[in-house]
Amino acid sequence: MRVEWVLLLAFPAKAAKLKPYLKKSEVQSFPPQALESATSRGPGTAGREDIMSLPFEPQSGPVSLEALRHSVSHIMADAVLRLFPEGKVAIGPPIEHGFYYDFELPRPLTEEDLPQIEAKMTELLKQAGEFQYSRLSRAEATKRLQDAGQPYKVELLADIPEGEDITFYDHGTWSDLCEGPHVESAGQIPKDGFRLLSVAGAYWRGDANNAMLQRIYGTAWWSKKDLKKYLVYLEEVQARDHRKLGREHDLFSLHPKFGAGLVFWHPKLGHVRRELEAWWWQLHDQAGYWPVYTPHVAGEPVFEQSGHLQNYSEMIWAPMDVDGHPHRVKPMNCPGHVTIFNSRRHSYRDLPLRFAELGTVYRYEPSGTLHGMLRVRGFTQDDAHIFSTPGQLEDEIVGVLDMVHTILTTFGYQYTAYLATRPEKSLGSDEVWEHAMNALKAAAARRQLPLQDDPGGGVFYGPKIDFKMRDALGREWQGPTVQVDFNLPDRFDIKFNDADNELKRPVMVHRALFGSLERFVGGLIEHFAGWWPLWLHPNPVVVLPIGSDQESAAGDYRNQIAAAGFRAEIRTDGPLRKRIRDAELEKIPYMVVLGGREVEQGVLNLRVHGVKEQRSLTMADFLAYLRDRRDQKSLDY
RNA sequence: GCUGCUGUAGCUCAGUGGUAGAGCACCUCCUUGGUAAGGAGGAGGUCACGGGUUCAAGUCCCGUCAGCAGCUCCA
Repeated sequence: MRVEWVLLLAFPAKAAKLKPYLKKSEVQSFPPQALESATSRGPGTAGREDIMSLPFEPQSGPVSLEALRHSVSHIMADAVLRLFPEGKVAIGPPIEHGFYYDFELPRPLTEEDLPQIEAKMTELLKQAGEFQYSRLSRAEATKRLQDAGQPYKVELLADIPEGEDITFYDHGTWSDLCEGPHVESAGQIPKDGFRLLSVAGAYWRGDANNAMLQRIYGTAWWSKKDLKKYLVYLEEVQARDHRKLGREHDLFSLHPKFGAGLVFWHPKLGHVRRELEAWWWQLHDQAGYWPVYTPHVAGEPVFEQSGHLQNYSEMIWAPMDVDGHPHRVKPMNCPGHVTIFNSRRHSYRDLPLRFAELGTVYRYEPSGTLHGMLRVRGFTQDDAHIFSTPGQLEDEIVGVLDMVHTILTTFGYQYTAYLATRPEKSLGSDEVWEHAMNALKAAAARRQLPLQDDPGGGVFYGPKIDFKMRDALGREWQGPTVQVDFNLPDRFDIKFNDADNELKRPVMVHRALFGSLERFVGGLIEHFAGWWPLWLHPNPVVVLPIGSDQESAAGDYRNQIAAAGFRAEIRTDGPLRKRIRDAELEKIPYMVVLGGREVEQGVLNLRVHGVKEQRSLTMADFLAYLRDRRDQKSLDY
């Protein structure tokens, strides 16, 4: 296992120099022994170090950044109403990294309007003066807002409960019903620290039945430098957009002729997926899951029995007629798994039974929500269902937590777990909820996994733990989930014969680790941005013979690399400089250069992606190095 | 689904009512190059689709589809 690393370690890949995004103090403590490796490796993929430190929220101003952003949103509203005096204002809060304000305006805004609004804001900043706070009686406030012709504000005011303070914040000639807090004076707002970013529609009060207002998003910081840093961060986010990378690196495509929201996995991403799936099955074999395969289509009665048709009919693809009976493409794998369970009588000795399937499902997502690979209409869930006795539940959940940890840390994701408790509308007795909640909590405690609260966030059929993961850019993604289900066991009347010869109801657990392969891999594209770890990399090695004299030797080298299980491609198109450049742009980790010298000495010249210096080494050392990196699932090259 | 914007070559984009363009990619030839772009030539388009206005539509209008920014939704 120990190889001659010394030479190789002299040129760590670019990614290895990067600091992990999260500070140690912010990092999960679960399980402690795994923490060190997960954080010290970092996501292994980054671009620039300053970007990796985002999102940053410097608190260097006289008041909080939130107050600054809130104040800038007022200035913006003031500016917009000066340009559109008949406009109506709704709400304008600070949000993460910025703010927005909602308006009803006589004409639709476009992004071309933003510079003009910004110019007006700059002008207003000079005259705005103090931010004055005042408390008004309800009658005074109502009159003020009615006189101003601001019906949305009047509505907001009416919703403030009796007894609570009604406050206004004024600057210059602007007066706004608002809780604050704000900056003390406009002079505290840096005139080159804000930027308007986009316009979009937004429903009044977030309700799709209400009027659609126009929302302007902006960002604000205490200095031009911070603003710049944030804008660079936004550029990096754009550059990593999986749709853009998907085109540039030939990873996937979508085709309206086949249908919106249906993903085509191209060869390179197909390789990534196959490697992921192979590993996934390996983990599931180790954890005692059985593979199952269930039909993609089922007669409607199946989904009536499961309840999906009644509760989610608008999300299920339209029925197709088969021999006069309506059938549906499956939106879920669980009915199939339950059907397998129910196909024979089970003893308590059979339990727990763990069924796993990479099950492709179709859901009719609204057209406006489709988004590359991240929100689609056909996707493959890495689905599993565990049928256990109530007493086994806790152990089973611990098993899932371990798999979650293995998977997320392997990719360098930080994660947070949320315990979603009973919602108002829900099924099941207090006792079963209590039992399931306790099992979830106890399992988390056994793994020292801190649980954040998500009160009422459970599904109607049972409580769950959801995982949010943080990627290389510090963005949060919806991650794995483990859910206890009290509904399907009843609906399908599943039973096992217990030791006392009584028929009892098993507990059913749904869990997904990737969630959907499409979404997870789409996220990986953005997380790794082309820097796939070696074990997943579709093009890990290119062999570059310098001249045609080395071409036959190149074939030889390539075959040795391929025999070791790594894809390797020989490229002879054009001068070496061009081929090096192409390989660098494609983020190919290892460039094996062969000239007369190398062939003569039986060595190869290795250039690692992002590292200008090269080294000579033997094929045996190179392959040992590759195998080690692959087997460790290293995030660095 | 809703509001707004967009749809021109494989990609990125120019083209403001009068004969469809550029760069990259691709193909052919030349070049055999020692670590981030060697040179020349060529091919490639039903200007998303359907309808309308006009002597004339990539360009103006309407509709459909798809994409984009959000909103709502996501068992």
